[in-house]
Amino acid sequence: MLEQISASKSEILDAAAHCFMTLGADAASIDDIAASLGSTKGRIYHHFPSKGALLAAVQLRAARFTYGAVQAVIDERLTPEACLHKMAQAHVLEVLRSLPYHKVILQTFTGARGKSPSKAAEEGLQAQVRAEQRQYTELFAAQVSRGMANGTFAPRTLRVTVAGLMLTLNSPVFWYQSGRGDEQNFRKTVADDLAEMALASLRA
Amino acid sequence: MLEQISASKSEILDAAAHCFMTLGADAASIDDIAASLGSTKGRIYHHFPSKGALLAAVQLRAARFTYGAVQAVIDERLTPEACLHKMAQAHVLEVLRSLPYHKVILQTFTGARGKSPSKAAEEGLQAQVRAEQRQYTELFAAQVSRGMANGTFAPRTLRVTVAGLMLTLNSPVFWYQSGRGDEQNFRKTVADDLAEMALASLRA
DNA sequence: GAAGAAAAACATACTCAGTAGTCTGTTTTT
DNA sequence: AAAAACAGACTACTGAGTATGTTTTTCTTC
Repeated sequence: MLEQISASKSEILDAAAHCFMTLGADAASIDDIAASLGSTKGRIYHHFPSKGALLAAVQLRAARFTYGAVQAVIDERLTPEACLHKMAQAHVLEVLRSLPYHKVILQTFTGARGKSPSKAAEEGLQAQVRAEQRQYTELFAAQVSRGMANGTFAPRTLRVTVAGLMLTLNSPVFWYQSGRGDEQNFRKTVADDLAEMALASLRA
Repeated sequence: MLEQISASKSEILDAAAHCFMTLGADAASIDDIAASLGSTKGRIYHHFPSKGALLAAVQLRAARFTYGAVQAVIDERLTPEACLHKMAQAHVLEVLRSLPYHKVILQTFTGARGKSPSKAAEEGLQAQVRAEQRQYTELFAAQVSRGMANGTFAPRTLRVTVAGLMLTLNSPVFWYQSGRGDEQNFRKTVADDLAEMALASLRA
């Protein structure tokens, strides 16, 4: 699970995430990524067998970033409400920290799978990405479900509710731009606002 | 504003929206769209000067679909809460009706503008798309703002709040699949659930 | 309302740029 | 010395856009 990643590989992933974010996962070429590293294709293809594999690696890392950050604050002894609030804050802050990775996730999360006959290997990778993503949202679904049974949350379609919840928490991915002074404070504000909105949307 | 669109042009837009949705706006080729129409490139390039223009046309239509549906139910005499509720329902129902168009919007809404030096014409079209989209969200922002001043909504960062709101209302774009029996009822349920969630997320 | 001209609505066959992936060197580390 | 980590040149293919031909519609004019 914890596949140790070399420094060079990690650097490539960062560059790839950044290019995929700014240019789009399809439009960004391997040469673009290599150029942004001051390198050439050779370096990338030495570490990743194909562009699809590279993309999948970026997506997996995105999922694991948030998974790690959120799992660390889960405490079953808390009420579902309190627990979800901490999870929501942690999620938003982590998304803002590793923004490029999550922008890539959103791009390929629209259900638009290309048309490439994608070598079975790629198909497997994409399946793994989806599996880990679902596993992650399960963390939230569990608390929501607990809260609904509890009576603190309004009884609604679980799938619809959780989907809406995750979208709210991921909304900065669509508009957040780093580089404006006062980063730290603004991020905290955004995390608090969204966490409160998300919780409020659930309450009965 | 109301640029009359011919039947053939409209048919092309539908096919384009469908292809962009299933294959992704980048991966879908003009030939793909033509093939799905039982035609060839010639037909498409006769009506649209470029792929970018076609894409922009799809996006503009998406914005106008929802704009028309929502504007029709706005009634300033209602409380911000009641008005927003009706707007939210109308928005979701319209999104579900013209789903392919809105999937395309989301795909290109991640801020990933390609790298093409895009002839100034395309740049202008994209600007127009963004303008009409912003104009549309203004309809919602106005009511939210009214409600915050009113005291019925919690005082939060307006931009963040509205962004989260729109995302919640657009969430079906990510997971809704048509073709399961009981369409009408399910759509109504989704619209009601999301409208209530959205409103709940705003209340003080 | 028929004949013919003009324009619109396509089809077909090309060009050409960009890009994923490969193959063979060359350098650096172990 | 051997293996890992790259660079650079090359191939094969896809896909946007074009240029020209062909069909259909529309618009006249008798």
